[in-house]
Amino acid sequence: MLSLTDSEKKILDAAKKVFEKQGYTGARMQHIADEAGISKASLHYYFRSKENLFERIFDETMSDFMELVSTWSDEKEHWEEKLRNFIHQFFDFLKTKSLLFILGEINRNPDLLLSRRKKSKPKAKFISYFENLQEAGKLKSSNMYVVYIFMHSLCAYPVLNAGLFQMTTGMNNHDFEVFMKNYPDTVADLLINALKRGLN
Amino acid sequence: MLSLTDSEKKILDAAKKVFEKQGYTGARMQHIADEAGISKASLHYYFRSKENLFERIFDETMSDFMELVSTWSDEKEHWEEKLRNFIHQFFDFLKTKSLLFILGEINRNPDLLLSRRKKSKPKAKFISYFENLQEAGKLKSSNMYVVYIFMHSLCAYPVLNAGLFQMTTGMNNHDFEVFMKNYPDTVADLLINALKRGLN
DNA sequence: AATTGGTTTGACCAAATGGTCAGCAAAAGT
DNA sequence: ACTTTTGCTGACCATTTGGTCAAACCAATT
Repeated sequence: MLSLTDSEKKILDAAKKVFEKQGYTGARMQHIADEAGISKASLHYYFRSKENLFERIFDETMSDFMELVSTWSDEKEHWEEKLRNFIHQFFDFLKTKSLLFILGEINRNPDLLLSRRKKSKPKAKFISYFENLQEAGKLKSSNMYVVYIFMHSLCAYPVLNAGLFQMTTGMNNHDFEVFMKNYPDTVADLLINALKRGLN
Repeated sequence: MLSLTDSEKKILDAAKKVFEKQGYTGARMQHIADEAGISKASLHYYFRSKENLFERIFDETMSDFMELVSTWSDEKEHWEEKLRNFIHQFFDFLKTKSLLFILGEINRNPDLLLSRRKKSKPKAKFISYFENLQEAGKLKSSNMYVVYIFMHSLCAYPVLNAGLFQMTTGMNNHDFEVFMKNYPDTVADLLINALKRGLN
């Protein structure tokens, strides 16, 4: 766990901001340097290349995500509350946009995942958690792959396209904020209901 | 309704392909020319600039999308079948990726929508259709903005991240194809059920 | 055969972009 | 005080990229 200097943090924050908004190919090193308030040469002094900078952000984000996903291991809470809590945390994490950024890049270049594939498969924990409940008779029969994809879609897409949804629905800022604030619970309610009812 | 020459069609297809995969900034004119089997100079002969080429694709895709959305006007079918049919059509349209591409670009540059905003608001038709049913007492009370966003998310995100989902769930090609084939009905079932039950 | 109009391209250009480097400034040792 | 290490930058470089253009090509028309 190597600690970062202030300059490195400042640069990484700036880089995240620019990468997330412009994508990898759209991001400009000069723009990142400006955002961090340093020269382009300094930027290269700290992170040799654009690709290197990207890798740092990629690994950092992936690591944070894995940590979030790992919460599906401990079995203390009731599954309903566990799911609701996870959705809230997942939603907060998505709002930082960094996960959506790297998922977009993986989409363009799947090798990013294949080459760095850690042993951890994010789906395994979620799906096996609910499949276990199901086999124990505590849940109606459902295709847990569907539940997994539903949850991801319902959480990620509205964050990804928040601006677009606000425009196309014509909501004003206040209404939209209220909407987004309640949204995680709305998703949780739907999924809990679907799991109780059974889903295929 | 101006007809396109073979060359123009060939170029537009190639451009869509490259734009959809690489994004606007990532797409290279040379790459598009190669994909169309012509020289870069020829590409510029037909479509003066990269931006011009993008605008053509943008407008064409938006137009197709508006046509799809307009089906919420005629009131012949029962709402359940209407919704199910729409989801199937929407899903097929999404699979061409062109809509997802332009939505992504709008996300990066909202002016794209603001400047070309046609009077037609895509949300209006969907939402007012179901709000009318609701007021007529044929549906439990629901926040139709939620339903609208749920439908979009459930349809779009799995198409956008199909490759990623296949990898992270570890499904093989065959299983995944079957899954995707059944998926639109799964979404339809969920939304119909939610609408019957009421959703907030 | 010659002319005309549209089509195609290799060669080229200017600007943008990722990256390097010698050198300066400011701490940090000694 | 001096040397050394570290942080930082302006100027510069090589390559990429969108875009241009004169010349060649090719069918249809005269």
